[in-house]
Amino acid sequence: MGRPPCCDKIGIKKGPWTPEEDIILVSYIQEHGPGNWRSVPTNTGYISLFFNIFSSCVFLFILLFFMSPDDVCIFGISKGLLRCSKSCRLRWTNYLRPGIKRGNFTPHEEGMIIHLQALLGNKWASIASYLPQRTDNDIKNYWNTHLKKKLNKSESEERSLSENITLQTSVTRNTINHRSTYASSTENISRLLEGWMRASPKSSTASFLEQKQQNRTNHLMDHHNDHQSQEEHVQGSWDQGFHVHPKNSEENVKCDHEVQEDGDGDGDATPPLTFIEKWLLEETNTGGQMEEMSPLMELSNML
DNA sequence: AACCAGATCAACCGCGTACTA
DNA sequence: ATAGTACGCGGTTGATCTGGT
Repeated sequence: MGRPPCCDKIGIKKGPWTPEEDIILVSYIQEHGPGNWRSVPTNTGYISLFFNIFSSCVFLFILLFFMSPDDVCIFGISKGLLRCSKSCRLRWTNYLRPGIKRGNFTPHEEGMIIHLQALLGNKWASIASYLPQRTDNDIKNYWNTHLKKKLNKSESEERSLSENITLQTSVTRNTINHRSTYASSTENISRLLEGWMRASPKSSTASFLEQKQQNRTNHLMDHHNDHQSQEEHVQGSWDQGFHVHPKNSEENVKCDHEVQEDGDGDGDATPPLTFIEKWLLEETNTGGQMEEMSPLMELSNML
């Protein structure tokens, strides 16, 4: 019953990874793809054997040239990675995965982290999904070592401002909680932030959101005469630019109505913008520089 | 040069959830 | 249905680096 153990706890190596272990892991993933981490420690035995032969010809020269003797242990391994699957996954996602950008967070990235942390809390994996080049671990470390201190410092200096931010964050979190199903979809919010990621925040984001709203209106008008159910109606409109899980569509309908009641209340069938959409649209319309757009951004601007 | 304290960050740990036999 | 495991996540640790004395 159940799955077999992931790995034998005895003989598992801990601590920093060696370059050789990295190469073995990368070789395995190149062949099998990421995932199925349980099989990595056992299957890499063959890779390791291959590595021992191959490295004596090529990698030996390369590694010896670039690395210190302490880092290189070419002939020492012949039984695969003595690492648990967890450690392999972590090493891959946090260090070896292609496209990872390390160090030197830009002011833009810093601003995004501050914003998203205020919106989502310490959901580092979610925050990292908006910064594809950064790992959740990196963002978490950067927050704990840099941003938290800066924010605390600013808090003592600008207490009244922080109270406003706290209030806004609280409101934001409540709103997010109401729409947790949608907000938790990183794909959806990535699309929302698409415009913001571009070089010209105002024009691109504003046009992006305006276009989306127009699409919604057009789509709703197309469907208006079809006498579809309200659930299908909202589902269809969201499908213009967003993915909503079918099983959660009912909740989204409810939340949309809640937002609508708080909005203009004109009774139009057009679904209202979400909180984040409103926030982004408001930002793009109220000023050219996003640093000037909200109390949260003002704070990040002070840093 | 030696020591110390603070900063940094890679890696580990524990927990909750998803999955499978 | 249930037990047991894999996976993913956030919090924490500890080794290493860096700057000051």
